[in-house]
Amino acid sequence: MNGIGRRLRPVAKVLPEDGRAHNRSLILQQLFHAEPVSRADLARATRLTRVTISDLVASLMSEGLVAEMGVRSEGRVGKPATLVGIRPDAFEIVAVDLTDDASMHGAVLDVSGAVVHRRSTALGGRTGDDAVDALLDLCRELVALATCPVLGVGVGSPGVIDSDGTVVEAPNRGWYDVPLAKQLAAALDLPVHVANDANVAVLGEYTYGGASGSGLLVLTVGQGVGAGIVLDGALVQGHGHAAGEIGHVTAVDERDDAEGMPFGSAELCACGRRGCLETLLSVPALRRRVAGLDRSAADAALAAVGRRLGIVLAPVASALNLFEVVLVGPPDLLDGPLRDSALRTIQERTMPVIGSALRLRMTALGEDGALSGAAVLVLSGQLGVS
Amino acid sequence: MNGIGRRLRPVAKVLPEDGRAHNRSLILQQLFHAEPVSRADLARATRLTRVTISDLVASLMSEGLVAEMGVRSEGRVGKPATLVGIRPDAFEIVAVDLTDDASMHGAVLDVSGAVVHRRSTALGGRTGDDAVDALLDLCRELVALATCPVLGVGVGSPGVIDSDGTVVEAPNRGWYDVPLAKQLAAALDLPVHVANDANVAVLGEYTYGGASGSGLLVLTVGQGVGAGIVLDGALVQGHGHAAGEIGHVTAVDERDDAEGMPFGSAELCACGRRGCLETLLSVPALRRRVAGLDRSAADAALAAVGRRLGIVLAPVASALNLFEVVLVGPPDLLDGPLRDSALRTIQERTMPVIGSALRLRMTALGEDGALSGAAVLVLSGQLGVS
DNA sequence: GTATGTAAGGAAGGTCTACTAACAAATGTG
DNA sequence: CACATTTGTTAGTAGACCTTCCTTACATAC
Repeated sequence: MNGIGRRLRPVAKVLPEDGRAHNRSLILQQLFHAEPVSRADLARATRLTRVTISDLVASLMSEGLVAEMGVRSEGRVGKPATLVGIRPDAFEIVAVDLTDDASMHGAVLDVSGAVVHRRSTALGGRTGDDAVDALLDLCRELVALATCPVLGVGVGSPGVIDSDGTVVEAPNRGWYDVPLAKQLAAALDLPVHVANDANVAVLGEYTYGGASGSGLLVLTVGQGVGAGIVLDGALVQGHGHAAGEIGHVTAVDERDDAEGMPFGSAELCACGRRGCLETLLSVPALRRRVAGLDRSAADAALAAVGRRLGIVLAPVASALNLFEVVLVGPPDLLDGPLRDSALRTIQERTMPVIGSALRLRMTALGEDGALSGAAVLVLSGQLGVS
Repeated sequence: MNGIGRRLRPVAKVLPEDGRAHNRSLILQQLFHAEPVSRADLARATRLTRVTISDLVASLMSEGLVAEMGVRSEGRVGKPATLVGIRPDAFEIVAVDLTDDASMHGAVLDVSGAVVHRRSTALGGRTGDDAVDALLDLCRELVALATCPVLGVGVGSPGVIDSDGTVVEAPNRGWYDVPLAKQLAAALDLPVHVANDANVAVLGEYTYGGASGSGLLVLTVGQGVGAGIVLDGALVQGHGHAAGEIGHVTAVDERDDAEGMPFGSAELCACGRRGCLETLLSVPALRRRVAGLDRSAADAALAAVGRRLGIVLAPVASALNLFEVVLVGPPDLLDGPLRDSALRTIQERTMPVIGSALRLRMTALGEDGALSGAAVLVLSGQLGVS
């Protein structure tokens, strides 16, 4: 059992320098999650020797990423440890969230993932190249705001996006086969990482949301519904980079209509089909559904949607043995009868090993989840840290 | 983009020798799938230099795994290439399939994955330690039959099995927290790999079934129903090593009963709940359902089960952007109206990017799929080949 | 037949990576 | 105060892959 990620079919050669890069990431990973730590601690944690750790730390220090941060105060026997950590002013990260159809939300984040500056731009109906230009302007503005070197730019966008950051299709922005990461990187002269907004959300949750292990699904509920999945420590890409596109699974059958379900009917969806999950669970759909209802009627309507969600998620939770499902969206709609009902439904419809272990909670990251996730995209891409 | 499997959080150190082991696997992988190949071809394929390839091939030859297999005949300019390949008599593999409740099926397979010898043992109701002893005897018998060195022993067993080959729980065998791989390895003095039978099946399909890419789900239909999933080149383990346990997802609601569906009712399942997929789709359930029906009625019944299967699989196919779903089980039941209906249902219930690209077919491996998969377990564990 | 170009494979030497062994520095403990 | 303990460094070693150069063996053009 070596340290190289176990793949069924090894894909590319590994040079000693790749190993070193990996070990470097290992150190950064430690420092990223547990700040004040000595070289000897790192050696114990990584099982590399102290000599190798010193060497790697020295190169990280010469790059300006890491610095010595004083001496350990606790009185223990032996020579006192000199602590090292990631420099708080080593870099900043520019992150942009394109989930919203009306405007683009950007931010500058510091090393710890906290938002330092915010800027937004109204999209004003711009699509295609115009939207790219607007995004580029926003990025330039944010880069200019940074007071430390910018590690990179992370973008979360709706649509199908491949691993190179090319937007295969994002109908709402009018992007088809747009090499967005490449274009932005060339224009900004910075590393740029682009990924699907739901995938970005799951990255943020995985890194900053206190997710304790693998088997995490994040469901983002906004204009549409999307999902991102982390399994066995890796983001699920899918065969056509479309993993997580769960908004257009049928969740209401024609038949359900006749049963007097509390749904109007299997509603027509923007995608042209009927009864998609998105016709129930998107924020506009939910608002429409509860509009004008009194509290208990609204709760019942939300619980009914939760049940439909649970029915859709139960097979996924079973097949993947998920540990945790996290909801991102308006708490007033999601965090109540809808969530309770969804969890209950999943538990009813899966075997106990799956369902009873499963947790279903709201995101711990609030509004900035997408921005944090876009930052993780950069951290993970540039430093191998998450 | 280095060759080390991209994980979000790097886990263990990588030494130069780990890189070499990885590159060694890379060569074996090439030889495994495209037999007669020159060192120069390997260099081009792996992007390692010819020097390094020669060095690695030399050590593989000294281990007896690889041998020179003559000279390339096709007339091309330049010095003729000396071909190298995996020695057909380099090793054999012992594989055991424990899916069947009545008896254990074992085999000796050669390098190419073909069955050379077969042996079975009736289980005769033995469980717990007795079942382990019977398995051990079968393994000993098979090892004795091998005429080449035995690379290792692979076992596919029902139940929840962790990555060390410890059976967490396998109720049908009476195994709870049995370190099966460890016990067998100690008794046989050979490398032993144990995994869930559905996971073994997906490995077999991935390697020998002509699966062209990632995003593969194999559904095994026998006494029970299970699934194994390969995503992005890796087997999905799940948070509690229970990924693929899809047999006990609810597939029939109480309500469906009242609708005059062609199902008796949400039947009671062995797991104590009602309406599990297994109560529809297991071989006994299917046989019971079609017993005594004429052709068109039987077809309708099978199509109805297929529809229910499609409803369960649609969310999974969407969430994971699956490329292919493969059915393992009796073709007379599965490969007809059931399969057609399931595929149609999935396509109806997912967006076109997902559904229209998805393929749903029967396994290409027939009866020996599980044995081939157990062999892949050994190949992948010992040589990094699949 | 001879010269030329191309490709395969091997040998020599260099760089990089991480290891082991040994040591100096700084502290707590008996 | 002597000694054990822990930290971090220095020096030397083994391994892994690279670049460069060489020989061998063939096809093709003249």
